[in-house]
Amino acid sequence: MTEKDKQTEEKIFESATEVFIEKGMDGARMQDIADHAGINKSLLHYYYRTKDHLFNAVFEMIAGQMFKKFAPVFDEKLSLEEKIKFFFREHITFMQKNPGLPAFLLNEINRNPARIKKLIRQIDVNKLWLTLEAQHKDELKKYNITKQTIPQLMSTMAAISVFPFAARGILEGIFEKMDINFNDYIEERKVFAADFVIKAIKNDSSS
Amino acid sequence: MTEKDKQTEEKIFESATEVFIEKGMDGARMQDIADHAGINKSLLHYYYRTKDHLFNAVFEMIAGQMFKKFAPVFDEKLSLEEKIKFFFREHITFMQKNPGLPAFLLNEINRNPARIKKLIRQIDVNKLWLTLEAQHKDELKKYNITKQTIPQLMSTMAAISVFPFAARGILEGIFEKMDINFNDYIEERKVFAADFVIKAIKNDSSS
DNA sequence: GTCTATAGAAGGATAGAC
DNA sequence: GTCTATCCTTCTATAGAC
Repeated sequence: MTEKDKQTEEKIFESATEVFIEKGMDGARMQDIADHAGINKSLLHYYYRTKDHLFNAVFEMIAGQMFKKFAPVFDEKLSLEEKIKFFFREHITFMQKNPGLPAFLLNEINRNPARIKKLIRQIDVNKLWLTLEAQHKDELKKYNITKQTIPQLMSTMAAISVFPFAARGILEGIFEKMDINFNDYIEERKVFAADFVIKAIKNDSSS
Repeated sequence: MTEKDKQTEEKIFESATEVFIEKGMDGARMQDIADHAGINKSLLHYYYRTKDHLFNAVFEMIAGQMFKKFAPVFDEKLSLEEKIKFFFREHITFMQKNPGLPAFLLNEINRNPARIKKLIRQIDVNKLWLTLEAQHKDELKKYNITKQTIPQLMSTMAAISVFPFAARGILEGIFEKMDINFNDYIEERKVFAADFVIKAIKNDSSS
């Protein structure tokens, strides 16, 4: 009984996740989700009451997964350069396995910014900076990285990592004529991205 | 008569552009567009037959505008470094004036990749590379930029430029607690981005 | 060209039987 | 917990008057 409940609820959640990622909140149909889960439409409402409830559950799960991937950067006992390499390798590999997430998140966030801000408020940004500073005091000084330059640097790293997946359609269109395979490009990017950022910050110290 | 036609058709197109950017194809309602244009819903169908036609017209215009901003990079008689500075300054300034475009485009492209691929096929990517090579042969060699590394480099530049606008909701959420203003961050980024890329490619030559 | 009225279909949500 | 049947609203699209 409770076992079967769990199965159905999970099946609904998984189906909803797939459909919402593919079609977005506005484009997704409750019928699609029910069909995908192989159950009746009414059951969706039985478990999640409204489409909005169901969507929110899915959205929070996905946003959480995405942000969790940033956490190790503040934990791992690695040098700053190693952390940059670690970040790109892990984050890009994660998106490789979930290529629909970036575009889904960016779109839904834009459609309803309040939703993500609620989640972000739970993060203690200041504490993260203090952690980073404590762990890498010398390196940060060496590379001329300060609390003031962190936003530009971090958003640049996120951009380099996330953008190819968000703009996949454009890139594939361009790569078509150059005989470049998107997957090869992504594989290459794990190393390229880290090298690029490290070269940029290294050079900063000599300026 | 023909004057009034033009006025109405233009008013519809402009209203559709605004509404589609804000709500997306799936979220936009023909009624919203009609209200926004101060006309009757039937007129939308009179001029554009279906919602799909209207959307396509808007989409192609916006995609065209966005890509046009890349063109000067291949025309202007500037050094490679100056071109990089020029690109970021111009592209970011354009998005500053049209902050909704990046998210709109990325989303709709993802929702229907075929739409953008049709437009991209009209671009002669190979010719662009030859132009660049002819104009900057020495600099490309000096910076170790080849036809093979161009995709990673160009997509990185696009990423750095576009991502902040596509992820605006997230960034604003984070910046909230750091007392950073999004507009200040963007203004700063015009220079930061160019410096960052130039430092990265400069350092490459010494490796 | 522009409007009113309405067709026709689709979608979210609920009632009620089992 | 799960299904069928159905309500009610919303939305695109068209017919037809002016």
